[in-house]
Amino acid sequence: MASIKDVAHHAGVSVATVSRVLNDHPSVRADTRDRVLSAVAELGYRPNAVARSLRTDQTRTLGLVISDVLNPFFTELARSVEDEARALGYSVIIGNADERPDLQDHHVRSLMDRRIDGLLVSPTDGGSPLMLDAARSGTPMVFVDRWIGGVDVPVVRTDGRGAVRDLVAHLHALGHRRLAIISGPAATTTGRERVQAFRSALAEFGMALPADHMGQGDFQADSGRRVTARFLDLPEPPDVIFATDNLMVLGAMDEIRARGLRVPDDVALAAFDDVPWFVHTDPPITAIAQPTGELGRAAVRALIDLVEGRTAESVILSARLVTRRSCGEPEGSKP
Amino acid sequence: MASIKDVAHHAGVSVATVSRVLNDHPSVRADTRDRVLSAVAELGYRPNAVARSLRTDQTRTLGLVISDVLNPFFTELARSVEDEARALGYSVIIGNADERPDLQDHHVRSLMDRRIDGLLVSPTDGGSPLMLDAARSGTPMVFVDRWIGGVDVPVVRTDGRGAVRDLVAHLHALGHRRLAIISGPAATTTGRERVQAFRSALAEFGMALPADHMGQGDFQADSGRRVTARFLDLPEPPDVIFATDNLMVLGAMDEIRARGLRVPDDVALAAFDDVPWFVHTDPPITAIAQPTGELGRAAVRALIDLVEGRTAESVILSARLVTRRSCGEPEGSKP
DNA sequence: CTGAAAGCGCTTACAG
DNA sequence: CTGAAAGCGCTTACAG
Repeated sequence: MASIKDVAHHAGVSVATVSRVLNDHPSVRADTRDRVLSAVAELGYRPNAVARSLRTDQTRTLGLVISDVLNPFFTELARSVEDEARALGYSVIIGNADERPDLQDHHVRSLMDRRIDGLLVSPTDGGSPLMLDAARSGTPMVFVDRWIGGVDVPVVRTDGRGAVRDLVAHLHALGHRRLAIISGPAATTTGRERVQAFRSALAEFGMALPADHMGQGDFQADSGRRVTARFLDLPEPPDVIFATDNLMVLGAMDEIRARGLRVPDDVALAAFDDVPWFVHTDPPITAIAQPTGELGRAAVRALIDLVEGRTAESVILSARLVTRRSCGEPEGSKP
Repeated sequence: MASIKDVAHHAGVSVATVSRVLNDHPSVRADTRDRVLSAVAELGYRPNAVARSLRTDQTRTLGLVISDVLNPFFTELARSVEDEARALGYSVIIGNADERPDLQDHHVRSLMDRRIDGLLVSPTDGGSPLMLDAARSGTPMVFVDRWIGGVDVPVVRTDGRGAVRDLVAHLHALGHRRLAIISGPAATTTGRERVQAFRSALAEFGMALPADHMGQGDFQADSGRRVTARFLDLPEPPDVIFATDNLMVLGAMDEIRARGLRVPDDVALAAFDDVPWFVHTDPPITAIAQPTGELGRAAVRALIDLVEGRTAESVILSARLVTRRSCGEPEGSKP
């Protein structure tokens, strides 16, 4: 692979001049510039980004550590992050933590070893020592979707409270009174917040959330199924199961089907996070939709502000309820 | 951030010795080694991977360029690629081409600028000059899923012919005679091969594939919907629509629903690629399942063989038919 | 067993 | 406007 030296030699100039041309430095004579450019073209020269990074101490790369790539919410988030980053001249390296704190640490470490310019993370847990260190080390960092308290890191997330309240109102209006929830890990903010929002909304409508109507999931399909089985084994099973992510609702549906029960006649179903195929399930699933694309883009903008020495503010967007037929509503209000 | 010099100073040794300890070089006295290690711990030192890469000319990083991250098939592929690479001591940087040749080129270029050790690609098109150059430049490269002819690059892919034949047999047995197909881009191997396999199987069962029963899609949901609309507008619409990927079948379903028609009573539906939620659609969708995880792992192993100077063979795995109810089969054969 | 030195491919102050 | 030189943080052949 041709190096800058080869180009310099080929064009009859010094490597400094080649570098200047490559970096659009103004003080290069037009004909020198042309000579360098044709040498570049002729040799098919491409600057070595590794060497450049070592010298300039910037990689123009962002790290993104997400909890689970297979979760369509995070896939979409990753996609919007990459799009916005690219538009702003950055690349992104994605690390998939698979909801495992140890893997998350692995990725954070590996990304920092590569000297990424900034780190976007949606933490799997409450914050490992490594993550906390990273947050305090001065590496530009932004939390997206989920966050960790006690560190000075901007957070870009969705406030689902309004939408959860709308969901509860919708369920109440349909006559449901025994509502159950499958929560995410208590170590995550989204795991806790969604339950809190649900509980407050229930209270507002004069309903309670007894302990046996709360099931601890881990944001993966299997846990949705397990918790649902427990709910359905209750002497008085709930009217509605609200799964707090799009994977657990799948597990819930599996269990309901396996027992030969029907949605919504036997149990109604709703989910946090909306995904394209919720329209195609039987029945279509009522869900709370996050502005995922905007979440990713806002997070990237905040992170790049930090990277480039500006200040960054936290951003809170709102979710909205998309009613379909899984809670018993008559056909009509399409998304 | 502490550098190797700081560690050397702290431990009272030369940077060469620190480097040796870090790289497990045998000829370091145990006590020297201990001293270095405690300096490393004390300073929280982490080697700069950028500097190391520049020096050793290897990044221990693989590039993966896929056609569409939002397509669950590719998401799963990316995940298995990352898992296997990590197990073998490599990181991976994913580039999402979004089915756009220009974006694909952008990622290939960017990845090569970063001097990744090897490139895994599932080409969006027939091969841009850049892609061809890359393939010939000596950068270790492996095609996965889709491939480009005329270059000496191992291919790790699925042969779907047997499964497509099984699908056609299944459809024929159910009494379907007018079968239609929504193909992918003709510039991709999977776009062409799936149609060929379908046509051969039809011939075997004495059925034809008239031009108006072939629709050109682009592997995205919208195109599935558009082609399905055309099929349904035919004076004699097909009995079955076979969408050659999991996104286009979604579009097909949308169009069928929008017209108030029912699957499989009015039109049957089948797809290439199986995804978890096909079990939950109404009705569950009959699909051809690829061994996606194994595909990704085999591709990584082949690529790393090349990277580490060994030879690599192409690998061909087989797909299998998973029958569900979307083609009219009575309940029974679950996946 | 350990150190001094060269060098990977760049960028950039400093001269001229 | 251009070049010579230093230096980013490492690794590694070469001495000793």
